[in-house]
Formats: sequence, structure tokens, C-alpha cells
Amino acid sequence: MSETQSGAKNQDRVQGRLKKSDRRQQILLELKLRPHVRISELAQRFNVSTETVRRDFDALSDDGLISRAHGGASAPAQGHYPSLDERTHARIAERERIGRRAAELVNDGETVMIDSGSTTIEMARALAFRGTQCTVITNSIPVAMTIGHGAPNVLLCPGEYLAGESALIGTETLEYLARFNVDHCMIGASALSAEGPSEAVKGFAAVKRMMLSRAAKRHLLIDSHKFGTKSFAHVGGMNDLDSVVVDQRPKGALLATLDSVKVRILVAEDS
Amino acid sequence: MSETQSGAKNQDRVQGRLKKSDRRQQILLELKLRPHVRISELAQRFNVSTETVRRDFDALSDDGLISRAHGGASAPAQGHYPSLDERTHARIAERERIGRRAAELVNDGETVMIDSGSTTIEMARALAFRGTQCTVITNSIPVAMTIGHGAPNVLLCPGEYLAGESALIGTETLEYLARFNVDHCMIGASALSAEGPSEAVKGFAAVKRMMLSRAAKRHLLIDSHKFGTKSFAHVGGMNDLDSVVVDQRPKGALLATLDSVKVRILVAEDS
DNA sequence: TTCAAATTGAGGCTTATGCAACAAAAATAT
DNA sequence: ATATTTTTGTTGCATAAGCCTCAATTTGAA
Repeated sequence: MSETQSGAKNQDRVQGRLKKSDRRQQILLELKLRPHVRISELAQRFNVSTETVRRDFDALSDDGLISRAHGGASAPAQGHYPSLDERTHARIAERERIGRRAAELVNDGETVMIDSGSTTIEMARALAFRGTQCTVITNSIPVAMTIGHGAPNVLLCPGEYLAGESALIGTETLEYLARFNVDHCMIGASALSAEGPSEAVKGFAAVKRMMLSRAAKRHLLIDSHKFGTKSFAHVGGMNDLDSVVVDQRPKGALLATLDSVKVRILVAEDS
Repeated sequence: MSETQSGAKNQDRVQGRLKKSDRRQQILLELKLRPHVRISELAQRFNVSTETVRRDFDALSDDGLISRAHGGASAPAQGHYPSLDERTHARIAERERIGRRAAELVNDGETVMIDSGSTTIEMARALAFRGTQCTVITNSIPVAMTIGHGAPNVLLCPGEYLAGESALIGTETLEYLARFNVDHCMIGASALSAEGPSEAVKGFAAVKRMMLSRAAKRHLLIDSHKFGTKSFAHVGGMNDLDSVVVDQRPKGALLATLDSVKVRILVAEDS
């Protein structure tokens, strides 16, 4: 494939040379197959200078469409936090701790439903690291892929694929979840107030609610910087939870409510 | 390689320093979250020299567990064929052509079932590039992720997650597929003889059969180097197909059988 | 056509990475 | 304990990538 042919609807421009937008489109498509492309490689293939490719990378990177690396670029994290707030990047350590702590709650042979979200992905990672032999049901593709190589049983929900979050949602997802009864469910949320967790992404709240209704032990994994905030979709009340796994002990009204409905508060230690 | 499989539950570290196998495990886990890790970054985090990390990369790369890049490493192509034969790598161009040709068969507004496999991923990519507005139902995670950003509707099947192929299989997958009737189905196969396509991966044949039974127009995407071969699970007969999309016109017995049951042969041009 | 803006390429320089060979340290076996 | 193997670190050097600026080229519009 030495010559670059721009396909289909993008009208190919001139003598073997692509326009800027076509080139960028190609880069993105390439990354859907290969995990990583090199600047030098693309420069050669498009027959442009490396500087041009570098500029393409910078532009695509600014849009969050690719993840830059020395010498090349990768696809942006398998769908996990793509468009999410920047500060979450700084909370990696907290989420890691929360994930580890939550993973300790699961024992060999148990069944777990795992929600989508960056914190739950951390939990999946911890679970894979511990090698816990459990059955996992999830609507999150990153979670399935993370655990996939370790656990014997990973069930992925059906549903509409939500590209931004790499998760599955919709009535089919709910129907599917309704068919199971599990030992634990692990959910995340974009906010937590005294009224309970709430969620920003449309369609997620229903999935979380369904997971809560099918599990014996219901755990909420949430980062302390979300304490006292609300997002638009209410997930449930505090009495729908059995425990919250956090990086810092909540205070004030939040603590009072949690105590009043006897929700166990698990603070993830620094390790 | 001796790899003292430190698998499961060893997080015992020797005074802040991880053992080789643990370090490699960590690298793999890291790559499940981030798309790309840098050598320098890991060297610092593990507190080892860059050379050591480089050696880890080389080892993991030999096992096909990661994909090397200048300055770092990425996860190996979103789960698509990690352990498969090397020669498939040389057939990329052929598969690309086949994928492009197959994508032309789908029009805006139609519904398509897409099988898992490297050729079908190529097709998904071409479909994404063309921007065809169709509804896709698939059991392949890479296919869903590839199309996800373009098509309005991507439905992913439920089922057991098969890590090696990043696909979903099992009775739940079949049940789910059975609920739909679609315009096209696009399947791949690991072999094609005059008796029809056959498949090497256990559990895939049933999915392909189900897809064939739910579609009005049934297309087989297959590379010419598989002509005249057989794999262990029979998928169906030639009369279960409406067309085959290939990179080269078949000959002999294969051609005769295809003609006798009036299967349309679409040869993907070099273009 | 003509002009302005956008896009791209080239040179020069700094820094980062790759690679290979050898030395040091640690783990393992005898 | 000693020897042997494995693993890791260091050094030096060739190469590749990053990055900046300025000029050449192309594009788009009046």
C-alpha cells in the first residue's frame, strides 16, 4: 500500500497527496487497528515531512483523539476517561487505592457486577492483579478487557455501544442484568450528596440502579473530591447502599446520613 | 522461558523493589488502562534502569503481549489476533482490500451483523471511513469500538468474554442474535473448502451460523490463502452464502461449487 | 489575477532513545 | 560456602525524535 488513496466520500484531492483533514482521518483510522503509529512511518506513507505529521498529532492530541508518545501516538485509552475532567488525572493515586480496597471485598467463587467508570476500572485491575477467581458481569468494555485474561468468567452485557465511555447502555443492558442475582455490585458515580449518588452521563443511572437491585452487597466506589456534589440523574438513596469505599472519610451531613442508614464506610489506606 | 509465574496473589515486594515477573505483570496491567507507557516513566516508577525496562519490553514483546514502539510500548492491537500466525501480518493489504469491497455492499439505513475476526475488523474500519449510516450488531469488541464513533447504532452482543479474540461467545450470544433480522451479515472464517467455510476457534462456528440464519444477504469475507483448507468446525455449506468477498478469484473445485450454487464472487480490486 | 492566510518543508540544534559490551549484584544450585 | 547462572546497571556512541524559526508553497477569497 504504497500509494495513499483516500476512499469513498472524501474526494481525493490531487496527485497522490492528501489534504490535511483526510490525513488526520487516516491517522485515526490507522489507530483503530494498530495500537501505535510512528511519526516517521506516517510521514513516509503520506509523503509529507515529519513536521507535518507532528503537527497533525498535536492537533489531534489537543482534541483528545489520540494519545501522544515519543516518536508516535496511540489511540486514546481504550475509551476510558476520554473527555473527562483534567483533574481526574491528578486523582489517579486515590482511585487506585479505592480500587484496591474494593477488590479486597470480593472472594474466590463469588459473583460481582461491575459498573463502568474510571474508578471501577481501577478495581478491575486490582481484581486481576489479585487473581481472584470470581464471575464478573459488567457493561464496561475496559473492565471486561482488564479482567478478561485472569478470571474464568467475564460476562459482558448487551446494549448500545456508547463510544465515549466504551460502555453499553439501554434497555437491553437492563434486561440482561435483571436476569442475574449476584453477591456484590460495585458502582461508581459522578457525584455524592447526602441524598445519595448521582450521575452525569445519560443512561448510566438506570444501569447502576439495576445493578444495585440485583446484588446482595452493594458498594459505591467514590473519590472524596466528589463529596457534597450533585449530578443531574439521581441514582438512588443512601439506604440503597451497604458500603462506600472512599479515599477519605466523609464529614458533616454526608457522614451523618451514612451513619443513620448504617452504611459501612471503608477508607482506602495509603498502603 | 522459566517465568516463575508469580501469577495470582503476590504483592510481596522486597524492600520497595519488585521482582522481574511482578514488574512485567505491572507493565501489562498498566497497559490495560493507559494506551501507552514510556520506558523512562516505568524505569522511574519501578526504580530500575531504562535498560531493564527495555529488556522487559523485549521479553513481553516476544510473547506478543505488548507492542513495542520507540520510547515505549502499547497494548497489542485491541485484542485482535494476538497469538495468530505471523503470515497474517503479511496479508494486511489483502484484508484491507477485502474489507473495503465488503463495506461497499452496505448502504445507509441498513442493518448488518458483523462477525469477529481480523478481516471483519478491516471491514468495520472501511465502514467507519465511508461513514455509512447503518445499524451494526456484532460480537466483536474491536468491531464495536472501530465503528462506535461513526455509526449511530452499534449493538454489542452479550456473552462470555473470550480474551484472546476480544469477542463474545456462548448461548447468550446466540440467543441475542436470534432476536434480530438484518439485511446483511458479514462473516469471516479460518478456512474455506468446497464443503464450505470452517472455523478453528471453538464457539465461533455457532455464532457464524446464527448470523447466517438471521440475514437476508450473507457474505463471507475470506483471504485467498485460505482457499482449499479446512478447520475443525464446519460453519455451513456454500448454499448458506449469497456472496464471497475475496482478494483473488478462486479456481478449480472451489470455483465450481461456488458457481453451482450461484454464490456471487466479489473480487476486491487492487485499486 | 492578486493578496492574505493557512499549510507545509528545511535547517540547525538539543534531547531522548536504541543498542551493544562489559561489569556488578543478586539469586540459585551444588 | 562456593560456583554458576540470572538479572541488573553503566558507559559510550550512533540514531531518531523533538522543537524552534523562517522561507516556500498552496489555498481561499475578493
